[in-house]
Amino acid sequence: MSAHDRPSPRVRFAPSPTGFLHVGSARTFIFNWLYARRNHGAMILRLDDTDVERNTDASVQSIFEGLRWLGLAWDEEYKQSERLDLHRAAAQSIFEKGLAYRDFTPAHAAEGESSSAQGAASREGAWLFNPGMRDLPREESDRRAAAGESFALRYRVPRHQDRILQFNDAVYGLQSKPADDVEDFALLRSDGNPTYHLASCVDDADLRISHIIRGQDHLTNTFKHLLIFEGLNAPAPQFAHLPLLVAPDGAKLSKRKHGPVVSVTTYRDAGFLPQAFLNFLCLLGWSPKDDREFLTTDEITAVFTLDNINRSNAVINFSEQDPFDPKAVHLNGEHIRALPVDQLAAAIAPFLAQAGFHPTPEKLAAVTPLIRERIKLLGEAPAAADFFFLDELPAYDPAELIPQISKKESGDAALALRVLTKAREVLAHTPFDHDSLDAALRAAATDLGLKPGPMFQPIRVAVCGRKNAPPLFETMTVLGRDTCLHRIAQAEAKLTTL
RNA sequence: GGCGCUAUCGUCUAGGGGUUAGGACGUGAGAUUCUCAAUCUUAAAACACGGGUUCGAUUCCCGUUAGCGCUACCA
Repeated sequence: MSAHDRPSPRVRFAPSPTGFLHVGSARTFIFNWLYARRNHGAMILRLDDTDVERNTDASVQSIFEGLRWLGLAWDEEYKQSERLDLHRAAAQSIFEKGLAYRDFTPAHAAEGESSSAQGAASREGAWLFNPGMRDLPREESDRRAAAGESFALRYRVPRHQDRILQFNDAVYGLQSKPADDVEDFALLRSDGNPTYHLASCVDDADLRISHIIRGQDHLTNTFKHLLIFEGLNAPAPQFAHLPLLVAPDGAKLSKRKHGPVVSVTTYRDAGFLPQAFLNFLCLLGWSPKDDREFLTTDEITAVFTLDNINRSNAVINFSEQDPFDPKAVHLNGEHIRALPVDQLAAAIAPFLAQAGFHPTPEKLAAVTPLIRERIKLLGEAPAAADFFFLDELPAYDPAELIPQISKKESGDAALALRVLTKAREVLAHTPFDHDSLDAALRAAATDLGLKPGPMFQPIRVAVCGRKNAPPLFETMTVLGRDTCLHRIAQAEAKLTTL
């Protein structure tokens, strides 16, 4: 098959701006983007903003903010609300073909009455349509419309028993359903505005979307969409439905129920790298089928196919204690370690700034390699590196300075003091580079009859203010002699008052 | 209620008529090490249930159950 037989695909991401950018939406966007890139097609962003009641500007901003952070560009952009004329014209055309009818039943009034009123004659399928309205003669319909009576426009779903609707979903396979099981859904609301189904299909047809890749919650709706495309005389695109992302309780993610963890910006603000977040999201419902899990965006693009997508919902694992899926955090740690130091430094800088630290580029470049293996989220950087930037160490328990000599034997304050005093003497004239410090301090330990461990612990606590920190010699090198000597002297003072 | 989709370790997944059912995260143990981390080794941990088909089903078919989705003049 030549390139001419296969026009390049056009895919779209069509969020409705009724909230922030949701992780599930982000994944849908990513899968569309991957498909477009993989197949050299076009990625289209369309804001499906037909629900005037619920749309907000803040939401539009949040969506753009989230997508910008992901760093995946799109090629074309549209706003559904600017295409209303097209939708209404399409509705008119479907109506003229006799494929739709006016339903004058007042909105929200149709609720309970049909079931009891119709009796046995209507089968139990009264929900399918409103028989009185579906069969209303055209003249009467026109007269009532002309008189200003408001109506919704409904699709006249074919009712011959043998009419089967079907399509081949790229993920779920052949889907088919008797048209008889599809209700006469609305195309136009009584205020004249298009419904989601109409607007979406009209735009998909007009924008010549070739592949609709979207959440599985639309799988059943697709039968309606097939009917609309048919009414539009447009070929139906290829469909690919994605398994849903759900919360640990199995329910679909909602802000009200699950809080800010469903928003993309929460991940950004906690210090996820966009490529790590993307890596994680792709692994939910898709797999490269080999045992790789750490993948760059390019690597994913290279092997991404629709038929490697699963059919069952994926749980995104989080809790109050652990707001992020442990696997997402782990992958982020891997991506952090994979990043060149200068890029990591640049990524960390804003998080340090937020904590009030504004190191020089040189110092930042020196500190970054010391913490890169110790953080899994960029947001952990300030806490991991504070002592590099603080003039005065935060208060710590002087007891921390007392070294553990062996598993069961603990030293005392006198020992700690001897260590620190010795260290201060040695450090006063040792060159501040890794190897010199290493040699000098180990020799000092031998002098005191100590193993390296018990020797280094008091120094580490004195210099960093805590027991757990990056390797000692590198740390001291970055801190410099003056700071180290000063902090050791302070520690000695703490010990004498103990 | 109707219609539809789904079902492998706690979670994400690979696999597929005959396998020690593989990997990853997390958890436990160990190694390494100046602490922590990183790294390496290792352990525990799964085919929802019931019927078929078959010499043989976790795998194919049917049913049950469970979960989810749709069933709006929301998207």
